[in-house]
Amino acid sequence: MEELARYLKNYYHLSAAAYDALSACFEEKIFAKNDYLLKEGKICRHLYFLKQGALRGYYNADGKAITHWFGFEDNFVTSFYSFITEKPAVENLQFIEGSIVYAISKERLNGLFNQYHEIERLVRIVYEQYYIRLEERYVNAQFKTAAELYHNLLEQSPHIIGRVPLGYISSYLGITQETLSRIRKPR
Amino acid sequence: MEELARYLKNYYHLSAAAYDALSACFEEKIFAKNDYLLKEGKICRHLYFLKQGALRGYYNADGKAITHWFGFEDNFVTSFYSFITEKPAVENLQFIEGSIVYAISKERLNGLFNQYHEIERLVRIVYEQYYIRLEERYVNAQFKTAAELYHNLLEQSPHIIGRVPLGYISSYLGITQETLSRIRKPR
DNA sequence: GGCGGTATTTGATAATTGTCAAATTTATTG
DNA sequence: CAATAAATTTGACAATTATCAAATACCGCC
Repeated sequence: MEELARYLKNYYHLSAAAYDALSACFEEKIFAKNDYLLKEGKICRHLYFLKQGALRGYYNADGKAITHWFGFEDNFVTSFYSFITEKPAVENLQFIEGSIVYAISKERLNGLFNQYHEIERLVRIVYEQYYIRLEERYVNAQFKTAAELYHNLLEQSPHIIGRVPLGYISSYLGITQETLSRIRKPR
Repeated sequence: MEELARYLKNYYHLSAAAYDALSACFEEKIFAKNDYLLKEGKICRHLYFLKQGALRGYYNADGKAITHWFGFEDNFVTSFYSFITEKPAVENLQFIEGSIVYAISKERLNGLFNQYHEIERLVRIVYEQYYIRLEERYVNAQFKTAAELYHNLLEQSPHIIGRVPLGYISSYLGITQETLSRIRKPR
């Protein structure tokens, strides 16, 4: 776990003591591709650090799965809505690659918040980052045509394309698979 | 300011000491309708508590002002993107009613974070709430037709309609003013 | 290498929403 | 209470994207 230690210390300026306390609460879990981290209807009571792999969040709408979010290694992930509100999740979190996560319960995390101000700060920063990304996506979705959305994604998040089935990407962009296919076509 | 004290203490469980420190940093400002709290290109270095009134955030896209957000009394407001990243804002914050705000600089806020863990917690909770709201809007925007968006807004946020010009609402919903007008029409 | 299933592409058509221009209603102000 | 400006509605039409159905490409696996 040394790598993680370095990462958290550098990226979030976590002290050794706070890191030790945090990592002592982590439970390592291994998942296969297509496994679920969370199913809709369940309350998400954990924050996860995705050590390796990738996952998606998707909603079921009219029997169709609509992917609205991707998570990749070295990020904190959870169903923020459910985790924050403690209401049942309306989304599913499914691994799209074999993955390793470190889980920490909200209960334990709240305990750490009280002991280590820095850890609450870390989580504040995680929220900030997610807020920013969500806002960017929201603004893009409202202002851009389907083609622009795709080309922006190509530019800004090339790691997503090629690693994720196009059907997931199309719903992520808010368009149908057919429209995405046509956009990708050499014109 | 007693009202504010009660509000923050009840809503965010702020101690008297932390509240005093926070409110001591507040600068009261009064704005007229159509005044700007922030113009695009400027870095937003303050968090604001909107004591009274209402404002909107809008982007300029193709010469058109697209409202993407509303803020009402008793909420913390800012240009989160700019405030968090310390990059120039791409949006404008404009009052849509005469308003009173209490301003606190990011610098002072960071100072308070170090003195009062509770205040950092308060801000974390503010971010949580904004995240949740943004996610709801994002999901709505992707899944709903224009008519559904409007009727949802009518149900969930009736205070917005009637208090805000329809042109702002239409762009908030991601549709044109004409489309909104047709949706509102008795069919 | 061939099989079966999934993912992606293609085609034809329909639905939704946007655009532009103008009319009308509503609000503001001297 | 005009007079003017601003906000909202209406109409005709175009563009974009969705839908449905089917074809093709791709992949893991025996």
